[in-house]
Amino acid sequence: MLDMKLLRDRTEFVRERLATRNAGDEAKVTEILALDESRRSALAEAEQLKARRNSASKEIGGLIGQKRLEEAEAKKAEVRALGDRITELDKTAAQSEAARDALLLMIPNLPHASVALGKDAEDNPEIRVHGQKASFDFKALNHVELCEKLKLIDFARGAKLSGSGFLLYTGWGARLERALINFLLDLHLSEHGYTEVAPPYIVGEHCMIGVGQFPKFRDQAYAVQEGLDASTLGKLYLLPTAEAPVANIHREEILAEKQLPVRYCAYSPCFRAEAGAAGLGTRGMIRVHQFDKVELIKVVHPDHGYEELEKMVQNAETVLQRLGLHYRVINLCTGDMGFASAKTYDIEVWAPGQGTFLEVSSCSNCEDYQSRRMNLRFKRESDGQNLFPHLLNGSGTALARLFVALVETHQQADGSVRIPEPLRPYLGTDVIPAPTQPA
RNA sequence: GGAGGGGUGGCAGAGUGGUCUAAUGCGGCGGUCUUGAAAACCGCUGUGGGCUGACGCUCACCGGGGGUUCGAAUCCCUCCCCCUCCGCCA
Repeated sequence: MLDMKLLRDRTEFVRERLATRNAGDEAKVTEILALDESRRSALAEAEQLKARRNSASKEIGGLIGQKRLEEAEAKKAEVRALGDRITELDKTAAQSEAARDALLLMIPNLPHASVALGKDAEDNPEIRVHGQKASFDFKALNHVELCEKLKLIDFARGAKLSGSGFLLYTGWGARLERALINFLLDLHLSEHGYTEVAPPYIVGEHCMIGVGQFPKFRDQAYAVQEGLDASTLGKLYLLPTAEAPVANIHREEILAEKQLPVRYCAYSPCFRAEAGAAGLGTRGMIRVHQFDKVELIKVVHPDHGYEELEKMVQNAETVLQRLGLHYRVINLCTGDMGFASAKTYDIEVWAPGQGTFLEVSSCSNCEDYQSRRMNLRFKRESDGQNLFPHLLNGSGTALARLFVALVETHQQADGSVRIPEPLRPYLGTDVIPAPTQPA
């Protein structure tokens, strides 16, 4: 969430920055400030009264000690009235604070000054391109055709098991998925300096609030219920991304400055309800309810947030380079950026069979927006101050779409799929063989 | 699922209604002593909020929330978490 002090001291700046998102959030600022003012005035009065009550109570204790009971009783009656007023003021302050915070949680992060102004994805500037579109001297297939011919994925039975949007990987397909996961993890651990973590796949609501998924995007999550106990529904959720648990690892902690930067890498499946999303219900792997992802998370000193973001994007790009894939990096404009992010790079990989670029990674610096929400701080060594670190997250990368780009790009005239050299040790083959008999 | 025990500062651990401004120990930081170090001794050592130009003043926090009381770490209610044993189980 945003810093309340910033909202008070630089109100116009906050309004202007919010307005660049074109989401109308700047309109809520006035109400937040009013609630904050109400909170503070009630608090100031309540605390004065509490100070008086505290000293009076001490006197009462003294009087009782000296057996001056009548005086003590008189004093008690006097202080009792204070208590009622304090209760009232405390209530006002608490209500104002709760209302203020509820609004504050719905306000997105401020876009960084370097982010291009824009309305939607049309306005996202392209930062760089790597490689070029694959060309084929035979009739290239799309991933659905390839997966069916090579029996990598059984779309029909996936749907039979869990409905549309769920995949059943089979044979070489299942092995390829597993090989990719291991390849990605090993790459980031051994070459990019991340520490592997394996988080729970079901997380508490507070984790979802911490990273900014909730309260705004509650409708996109799968809620879990324990057995038949309906009262447990809404306490735990299937994770939409490993960011939810991993970014929260140090929530409510005060880290030592020398512990920074913290770099975590985690594999997890990701579950997304995708309520109302376009493209779901069609066959294929582009948009599904469950997909695998290797996620990168960093907790860094605010001075290094943006250089660490650049490194993170490069870490994700390395994946695509090693796999011989064509991609481009774009910078999300103010209107297209995610809720918690101050600056986001998307990496889109070329999928020849689709004839489009597919988003396989999104790397964001959320600055102190999430660390405020989860009250994660570090102690600055020079003066002992507790500061909010920058929290970064990035896909390194998402797997289903990577799978698509991989098989579509490296398909061969004979119907087989050539495996890029770095992946071969993981898959145990140079090539996913063409079917021996026509499907 | 059943029974029991617990949650207090960085850690350990006292405190069961009023100098708790939380004992004591350990750790950490600073100092004295020393050529240096150790030991010893002395001092300091949590978080957040509000008010203030500032020195500073003040409020809250003993797992979370609520209550009783002039006054709560302490009593009551409720939720969460941890531990032990039993049952079931990959």
